[in-house]
Amino acid sequence: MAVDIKCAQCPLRKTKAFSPVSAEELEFIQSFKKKTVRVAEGELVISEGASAGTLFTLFEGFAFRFKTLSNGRRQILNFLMPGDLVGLQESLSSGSPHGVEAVTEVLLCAFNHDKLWDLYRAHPNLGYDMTWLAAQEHGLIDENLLSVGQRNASESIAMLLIQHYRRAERLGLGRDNSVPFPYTQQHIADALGLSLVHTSKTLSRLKKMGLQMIKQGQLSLPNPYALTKLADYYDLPMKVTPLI
Amino acid sequence: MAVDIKCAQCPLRKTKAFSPVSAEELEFIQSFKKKTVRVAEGELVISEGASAGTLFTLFEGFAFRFKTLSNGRRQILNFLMPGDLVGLQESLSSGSPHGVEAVTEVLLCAFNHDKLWDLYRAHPNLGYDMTWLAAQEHGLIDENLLSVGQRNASESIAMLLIQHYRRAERLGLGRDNSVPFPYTQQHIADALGLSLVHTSKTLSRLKKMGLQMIKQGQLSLPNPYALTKLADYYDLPMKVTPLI
DNA sequence: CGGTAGATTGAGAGTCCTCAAGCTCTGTGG
DNA sequence: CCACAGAGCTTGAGGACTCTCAATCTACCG
Repeated sequence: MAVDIKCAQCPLRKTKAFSPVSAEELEFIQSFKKKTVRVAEGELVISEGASAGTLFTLFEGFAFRFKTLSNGRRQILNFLMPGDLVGLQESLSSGSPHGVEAVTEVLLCAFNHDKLWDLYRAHPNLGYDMTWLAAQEHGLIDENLLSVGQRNASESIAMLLIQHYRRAERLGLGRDNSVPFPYTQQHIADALGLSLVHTSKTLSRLKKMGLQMIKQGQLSLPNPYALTKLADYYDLPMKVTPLI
Repeated sequence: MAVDIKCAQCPLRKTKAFSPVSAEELEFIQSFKKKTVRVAEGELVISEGASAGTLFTLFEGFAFRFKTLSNGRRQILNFLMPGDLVGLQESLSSGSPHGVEAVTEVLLCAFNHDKLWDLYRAHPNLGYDMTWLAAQEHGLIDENLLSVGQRNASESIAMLLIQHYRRAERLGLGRDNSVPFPYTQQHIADALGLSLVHTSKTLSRLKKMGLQMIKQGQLSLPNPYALTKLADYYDLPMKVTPLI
């Protein structure tokens, strides 16, 4: 269990994927942190409509945000990876407009909602970072909306795979030209507004074309260039991100 | 021209739609404001890929954020109304990941990018508000993504109309059970990932069903209850929002 | 060795798309 | 004052992408 790790020894911070913080800020973050929470694979971190908002940072594992319609159809809004803030919207408004579900077993740092205010007051930098993180997720959803609205099945799946690969690799999760890929085809379908059947068929077409390989929960992209061309996706290299 | 209006006399603030600020905060906001910018109908406020980010608040008129694929297909990410922050993402990252276009003639309050930092440092409340506003737009896009991914044409158009009506009414723009609706069918189509033709056919079906009336740039919803049922949309009443 | 979650494959149906022609309304200029 | 042009909307027809239904297959687990 990594439950008792202190923020000063946080392994996430050591990955160089995140921007450095001062000693005082680190100390504040430690005091801001209430506890570590474990959520089992497939369980809810936050349920839709939950009233009391808790703010988390995803520490380990994979999760996603989603919304459900009353006919049961579910839209995955975006996938969450270590370092991502969870529950910011709930903390600000009242009532959670969306749910969060763990894909794998997940560890989260839960924060003292009461001290959120202190964060802005005592550490403007961290307040700024908070906005930064919100804007970053914002950008991810924009990209998803573009996919779902304007790309066809192959294109949007290509996009999803590239984006996942980039984000996971940035966190240092890459091994032998592959990254962990814990999602089922149903997850992909729900994220892109496709049916499971069509997702399956499209994935195997991409596989035959030599554009993707998913095996034993690992994703590799044998021809990233062709994939980016298919998805019509050209983004800048990823920058360091704040971590709270 | 409303160009010279002082923040203290800001007519937007008088609408009761926004949360009150202290005298010092108001003073800061005034000093934060660089100038008023006018953008003509159909012109760009921010172009895709623009490098230098300017932060605005939309003061008057209607606009939208969008992304374009190289094949020319365009996705409208969300519509912007008075009080909305424009360009936050650009201000934080470098390079604009999306464009912003004016639907009607538009007036914006342009801010001193240099003082953004001061805002967080000197006025934590406003920093908090900044995050709040980012999270609020976030919620809007979530809802759009749900529409585009999981709702069919009638449902997502219903959703769009309800949402527009609610937002416009909240700003005090309602008259005789109708609100301004400056969008063309092409805008609706681009926002929902539909073709113009299908949008037209679906809109006239909704009209025949007595669910919507758009005439001379005004939208009225004769049967809001049926429309919310169609869209499967049940939201809480809108709360006061920060205004910067 | 069943039982279950996830993936695959085939077939038919439906929503939505593209192409194309025509309509309405508004503003402009001869 | 009226014809013309352009933007936006409407309508019809055929086709494509994606969906639902359904059966089968594989892998993993108790």
